[in-house]
Amino acid sequence: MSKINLTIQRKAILEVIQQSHDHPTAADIMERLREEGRSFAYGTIYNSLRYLTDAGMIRELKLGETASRYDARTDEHQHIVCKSCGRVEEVLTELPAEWVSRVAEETKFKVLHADVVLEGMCESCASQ
Amino acid sequence: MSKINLTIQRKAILEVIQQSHDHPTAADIMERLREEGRSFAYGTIYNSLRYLTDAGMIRELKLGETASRYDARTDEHQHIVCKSCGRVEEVLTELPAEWVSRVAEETKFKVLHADVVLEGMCESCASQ
DNA sequence: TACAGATTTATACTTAGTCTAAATCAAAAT
DNA sequence: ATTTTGATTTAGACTAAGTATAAATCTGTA
Repeated sequence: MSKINLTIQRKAILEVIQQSHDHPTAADIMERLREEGRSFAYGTIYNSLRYLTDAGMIRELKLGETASRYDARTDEHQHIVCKSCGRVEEVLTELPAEWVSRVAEETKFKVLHADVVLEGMCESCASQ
Repeated sequence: MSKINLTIQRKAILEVIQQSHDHPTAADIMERLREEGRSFAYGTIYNSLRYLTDAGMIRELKLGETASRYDARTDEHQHIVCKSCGRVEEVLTELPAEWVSRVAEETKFKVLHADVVLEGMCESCASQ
């Protein structure tokens, strides 16, 4: 029954993520807030990111880098990373359900969820 | 032309990984070596893991946990993690090439590689 | 207005890993 | 057999990302 409690800090952090299209890290978010003149305590950033993630308002992305990134798109989708410039983009083409069910058969797991990180070269890097 | 230089330390670390079937972390490997009475400097473990990874003798797995794991299987395959007990298993069912090429079309990336981490419940956890 | 619970803040701490400089080792050159 | 050279190991300092804690502050209800 817990209703959502969007404090000023949480709202500000959510807005930064919604306005960013590069999947910012916690450090990126802190920096952008500081630039806008509204900086919060270090721990508040992490607390809020967890709160927003748990509330389903953002998604935490673990793409194999050292820091987590955050994404305002919460619908089912995957990500692709450019090895050359580091750019992260959304992948909306859906993973075939048929493949997932074959994995379930192979492993005898009940599969809840699949996270795919593709690596490659983006168009602008490739053209150089 | 650099030939492979397997020092005593590197060989010991490689052996631990080859004999483990749970995808150990650096800390796990250190512990297992200590149990066998052959413990090396902290930094040597990390150095050697990087060396063996670069030499293609092991694979580093980033499964979204805090620490990397290491796998003696270097052939193309994916992983599935049990949310309940943490067990990590291999997934040999191949990702459809057709899906990957549709992603390449969608994103205009040249795709080099796809890493899938599935999450679910393993057979023994599910039966409880 | 006062209290209770939740949130923020500042700061200490933890974990996983990198960096550095000195010591050691191993193989080639003398 | 000894020296030199380059690679590796070691110990320990350092870094990055995130967690934990306790005091201060805020918010909303009695």
